[in-house]
Amino acid sequence: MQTQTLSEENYLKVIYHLDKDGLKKITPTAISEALNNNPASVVDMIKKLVDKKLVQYEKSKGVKLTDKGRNVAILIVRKHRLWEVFLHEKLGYGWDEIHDIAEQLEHIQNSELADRLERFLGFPQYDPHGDPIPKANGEQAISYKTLLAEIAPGNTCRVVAVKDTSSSFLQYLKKLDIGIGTKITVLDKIPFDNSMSIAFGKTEATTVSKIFAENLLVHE
Amino acid sequence: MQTQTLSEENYLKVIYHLDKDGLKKITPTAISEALNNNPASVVDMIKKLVDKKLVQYEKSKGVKLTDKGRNVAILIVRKHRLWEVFLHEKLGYGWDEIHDIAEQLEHIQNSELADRLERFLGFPQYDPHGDPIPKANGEQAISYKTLLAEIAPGNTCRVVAVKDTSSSFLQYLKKLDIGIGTKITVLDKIPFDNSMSIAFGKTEATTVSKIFAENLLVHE
DNA sequence: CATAAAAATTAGGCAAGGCTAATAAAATTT
DNA sequence: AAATTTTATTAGCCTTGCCTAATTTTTATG
Repeated sequence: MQTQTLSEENYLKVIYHLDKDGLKKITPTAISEALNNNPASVVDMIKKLVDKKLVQYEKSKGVKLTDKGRNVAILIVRKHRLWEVFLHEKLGYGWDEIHDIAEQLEHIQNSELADRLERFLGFPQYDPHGDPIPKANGEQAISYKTLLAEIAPGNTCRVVAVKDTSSSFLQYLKKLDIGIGTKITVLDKIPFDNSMSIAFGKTEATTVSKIFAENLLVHE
Repeated sequence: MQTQTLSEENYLKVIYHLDKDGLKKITPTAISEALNNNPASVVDMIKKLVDKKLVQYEKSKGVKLTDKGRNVAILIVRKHRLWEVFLHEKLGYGWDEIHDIAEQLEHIQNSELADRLERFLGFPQYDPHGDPIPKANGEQAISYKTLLAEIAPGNTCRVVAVKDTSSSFLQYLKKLDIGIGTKITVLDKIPFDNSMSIAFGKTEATTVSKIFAENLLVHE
């Protein structure tokens, strides 16, 4: 079982993420946009991945991971999310700081590492962003992430991530004292402008805009 | 403050280790032997490191780390040893499995990582091989590692590492039931062949050869 | 000191992964 | 269907790090 280069791993991961729904065609351009590089580079790499039997490629159907390629990708995602849990829970990093570090840690190679880390962390199901952590056999829980906007009045949810990561939004959240883990109860939805009235922490009722509610990811 | 490539970091680390005593001249050949590559490659890299002001180079004096280069090297060693503690104590890896993984982890870039890891681990002074962990300010405890051969009769010490890592030696140790942490009391030294009589665990007295005693590193 | 041996350096190349510019092929529009 | 626009692909080049095969330069030795 040969290993992959760092670059190959990054391609596999991006292809895996682009394939989320399995519906849309994964084109060289889509990959180049995700990796922020040139389509020509992507075409080169696709050839290498095809040679290594990690992906299949037909211009008509786009790129598809082979089983082998998917397993590699899932293991990378598994390591990424486990390391995120470690960074957040054990080292105390904020949920906005962990991604870039996990992006490096996910490439550490050792056959037992993911399993040992998982055990050490107590077999977490979700990472600090609410994304499910694939198990050793590749299975993975369903993501329960939804938009705050989709929570029905009367229900309570827990903040797991933000969609918009602009500092203006993050600062607003800070001012409200809403962070990862904050429990929010939806009190009411105003049909007129789709704003909602919510309660959380010591705040008994505040109104937030539609845009706000569409950028906060929660876990029911 | 620019960062270094993986390869540059490895050169700095090797130069730092070769400089242990600060006495012998660090030549391109010595570096190439440590890195297992070609002297010509080393000459190329020395030029890059000189340009980046990480090392100084004069054919007469050999390579010397600048303060800047030394700081980078010490941070790598710090991260390496902290990760070794993590792998051993938290993930339960054996002391012979951690080096290769730490070799990868030491290159993870994040300004707070070493400090947070150090705090999480409870400010360990030594790694699982008995090597001192540099502090954030670059200071470092003295290594107490010595050869079993140098322990005087009547003294007790603790095994921290092996010098010879051949499987024949490791198997012999396993058979004797000596591992990292085993406490050994030196009972007697036989001047004739420099063998020694030692006690450890349930073994009340065994004789080991000079070669044996010169390959076991202990901490007094 | 002259010579042999060892070490350092230079020159020229190679593979990985990127990039730009040019061309070919698809997909859309009209 | 033809024309236009968008994508994909090819060709050629660059940088990083490494290599081999000369060619100096040092260092040791007779």
